[in-house]
Amino acid sequence: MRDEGKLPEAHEQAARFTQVREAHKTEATEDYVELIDDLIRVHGEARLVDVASRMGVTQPTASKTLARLQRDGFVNSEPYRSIFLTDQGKALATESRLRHEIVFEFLLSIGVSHETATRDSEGMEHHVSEETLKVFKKVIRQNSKPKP
Amino acid sequence: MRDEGKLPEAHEQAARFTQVREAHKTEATEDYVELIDDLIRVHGEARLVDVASRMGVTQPTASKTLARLQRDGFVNSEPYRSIFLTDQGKALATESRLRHEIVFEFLLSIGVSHETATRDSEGMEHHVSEETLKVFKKVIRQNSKPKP
DNA sequence: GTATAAACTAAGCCTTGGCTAAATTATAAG
DNA sequence: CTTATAATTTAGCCAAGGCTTAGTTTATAC
Ligand SMILES: [Mn+2]
Ligand SMILES: [Mn+2]
Ligand SMILES: [Mn+2]
Ligand SMILES: [Mn+2]
Repeated sequence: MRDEGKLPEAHEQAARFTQVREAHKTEATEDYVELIDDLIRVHGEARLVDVASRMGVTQPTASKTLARLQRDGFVNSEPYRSIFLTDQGKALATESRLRHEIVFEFLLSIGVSHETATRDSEGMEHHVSEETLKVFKKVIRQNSKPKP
Repeated sequence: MRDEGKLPEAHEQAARFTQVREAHKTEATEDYVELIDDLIRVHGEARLVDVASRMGVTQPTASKTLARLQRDGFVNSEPYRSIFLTDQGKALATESRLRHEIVFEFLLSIGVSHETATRDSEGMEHHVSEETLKVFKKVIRQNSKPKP
């Protein structure tokens, strides 16, 4: 017995969990810059009160997170003023939104409801590699063409 | 201009982020019980040293996490002895493995490479709702049948 | 223009989940 | 049976990301 071979190599398995942990580290940053970018587009500015309410956290929590983002060079703001994205922040926002949209559209295209696609894509987006993203794009194309 | 309507309702958006945060809370638990179950199947027992090396963390980190899992009723173990799953832990392991396998098989079935499917599914699995899972299963079935 | 309300910051607390270094226990070798 | 090695625990540190409560600043209303 002792079906060895069922388990992957330890260091490979470890590498995968490490990669997931890495993704989680950048997750808050991606969600925040994406939201800030949206707020600026639609409202002309991003206020803490809106960031907090849309992220589903209290204002002090949003404030502290934004301090981290500022420390790491993604946003800029002066006390009691609204929040701006740095170039680095804008770049990440653009990249994140694109990836998020692809995951969302992909879920729709395979038959997931709008509501569920909206919900699931918010978490999935951070764990989809470039390779998988490419496949997603292909599937979106294929599922939208066939309408003769 | 001012394309209002572009932003979802604040409370709905907040609910989505809250849901992702909820998923992250159970993520460690799911990955640990699934791994422990695998180790018991293949090696006959689950030792801390193996859990740690396969999770990609140090032994003290694994030890502390397992103490939490024990506190929450998912595992049992006596000092310096190997780790056992409670009924609750076994149930969660089974459920988690099933979901993980579906996500993995789904990625394969749409054309993602074995290596990438292995990596991406480790993170994605925790953010896939029941509805999406159902769609995944359907796609797996459809993509495996057509071979006449 | 001043009073009230809203937005924001400050301070302090908590849990999770990482780490290292040192002590303890169990196992293996000789 | 004793000793060396391996496994595990303990203690203590840290950062992220949550929270509440209280103070400060800005904006609004009158
Ligand atoms: Mn997200
Ligand atoms: Mn995640
Ligand atoms: Mn899993
Ligand atoms: Mn996982």
